[in-house]
Amino acid sequence: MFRIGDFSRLCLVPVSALRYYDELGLLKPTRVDSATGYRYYSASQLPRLNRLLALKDMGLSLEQIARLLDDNLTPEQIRGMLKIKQVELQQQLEEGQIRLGRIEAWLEQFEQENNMPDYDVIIKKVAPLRVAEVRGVAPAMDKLGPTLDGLFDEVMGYIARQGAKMVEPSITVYYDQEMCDRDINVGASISYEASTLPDTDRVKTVELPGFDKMASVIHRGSFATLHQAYEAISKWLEANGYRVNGPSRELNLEYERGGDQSKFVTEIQFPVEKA
Amino acid sequence: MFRIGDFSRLCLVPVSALRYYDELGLLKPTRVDSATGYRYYSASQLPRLNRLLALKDMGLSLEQIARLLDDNLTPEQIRGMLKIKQVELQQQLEEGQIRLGRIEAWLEQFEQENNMPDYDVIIKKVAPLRVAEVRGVAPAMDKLGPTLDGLFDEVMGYIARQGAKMVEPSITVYYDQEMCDRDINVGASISYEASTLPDTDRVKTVELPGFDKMASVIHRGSFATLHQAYEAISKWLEANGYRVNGPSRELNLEYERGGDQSKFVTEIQFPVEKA
DNA sequence: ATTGACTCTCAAGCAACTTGAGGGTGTAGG
DNA sequence: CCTACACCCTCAAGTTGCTTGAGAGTCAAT
Repeated sequence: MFRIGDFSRLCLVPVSALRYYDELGLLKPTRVDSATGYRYYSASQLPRLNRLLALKDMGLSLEQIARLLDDNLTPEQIRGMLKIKQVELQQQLEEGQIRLGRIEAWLEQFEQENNMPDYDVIIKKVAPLRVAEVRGVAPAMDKLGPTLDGLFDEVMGYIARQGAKMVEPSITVYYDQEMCDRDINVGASISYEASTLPDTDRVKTVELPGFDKMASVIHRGSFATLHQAYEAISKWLEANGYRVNGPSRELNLEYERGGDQSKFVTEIQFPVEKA
Repeated sequence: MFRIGDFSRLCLVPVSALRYYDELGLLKPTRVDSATGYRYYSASQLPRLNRLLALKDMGLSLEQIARLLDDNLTPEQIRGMLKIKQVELQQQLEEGQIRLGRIEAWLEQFEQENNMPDYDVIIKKVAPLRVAEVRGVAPAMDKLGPTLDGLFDEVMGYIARQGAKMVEPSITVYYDQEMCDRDINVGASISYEASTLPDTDRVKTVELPGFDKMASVIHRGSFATLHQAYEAISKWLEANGYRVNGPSRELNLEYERGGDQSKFVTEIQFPVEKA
């Protein structure tokens, strides 16, 4: 019979942890002096404690361990729990790899510019969104602004005529597979609040698909410098091993036609997959 | 200006998290209505939030992020923080690999025996230990018991004559590089409580070295079945890619000469390194 | 009898939020 | 103008696997 301190030295588990395991019922002392409350452990409890530690080392929670140790589960159930844990662990490892890649890419960029990067790319999941959209083609890059203005006027007018309510933000979708600077296929989309709206020749209601992995970057200021954001996101995607797998979008989070361009906020989104 | 719910939909961060970031001072709303307490955010706060999320994705704590965002650290300091985090992450990944290996080994064993393994191997760190030791050679496996009994008698007698106090448990050290079944080099060691004890011809005070990685397994019951524990630990070490790099030990955690063998508890320890 | 090492039982703290209770706001429809 | 109803607020407590600390009792030796 060992007192808790001696047992702790024996198994190299802190006294506080032993008391905690007692409280959870994971490892009750063989005997507890009812007068003093002192816990007494015996060496024959070490196998159980070791199994506990082994399972903990595999990443199981104490609650799961309790079930493994006490409820007499069938071997099949136990195998199942471990298999699940295995998959979980593998996912965690992959995430860790991704994290590490991110940090490396950041450090690299840091070396180049010797300062914090101006743009931060994050990956998020976006839900599908029902919008009213007008498509059009801008003959050249420098006609893109006016073209879009026209398209958005059409959508906004249409939604207003239907008596529906526009929902921020307005979204530009770039449907070209490759970046080209002439004959750019774009869609001007605005989300609305209404059950169904009839399509017209020009305006269609479509569902912008959702994506599990959407790379996103925020640009603040004039559209004239938007290309910097595009450069940043492209570089990042390459460095982190992602590939674009769908049409990109621009969300006008803060925008007013003819307003102060320095106040504009635009989000650029690229649906991506791991290369 | 967005209310918290709209802003939350925009950036895909839960409302509760936004409130939490406000509380920590990580992302204060642009305006808080002093009458109602309503938080109002603007789109121009998204870059900061995105940087926050990007850093969080790299595994930094919110406290670290706060320092990165607010205290204007030199680029060098920032680089340093990320480098440290990088190393941390790499270590975590390695640990994860090890965990995964453990779980796989367990599952494999499970397939073979179709039940939970009888022995759980754990890796722990043991500190150096000052002991009094007598070395001897057992001519053959079946003489090991009596040989050790004699050696332990010598050590115990010596310690008693010196007026020192024995400290549990008694330890057998196996000094042979390879397992052989004749002429086995063993040491019978017992830790004691005293500043210094003089060496004699037979009894030496030595320091059993500490090891960062000690593979340990607990055997319960007669010494006759101890080989099963050895088999289990050997298999485990092979499956998990460890190599023995020092003399093994047996710790008699529960033992009484001539006592009920079924009550014995013995710990087997192998110092190891990753192969 | 006293010292010093040990033990006990709470309670609180860590990180990064989430959940819920209890109560005030904002606005659209009747 | 009143009433839903969705939204917002604050504050407290829960999550995991313990650790740390306060305040008090216990054990063995001197």
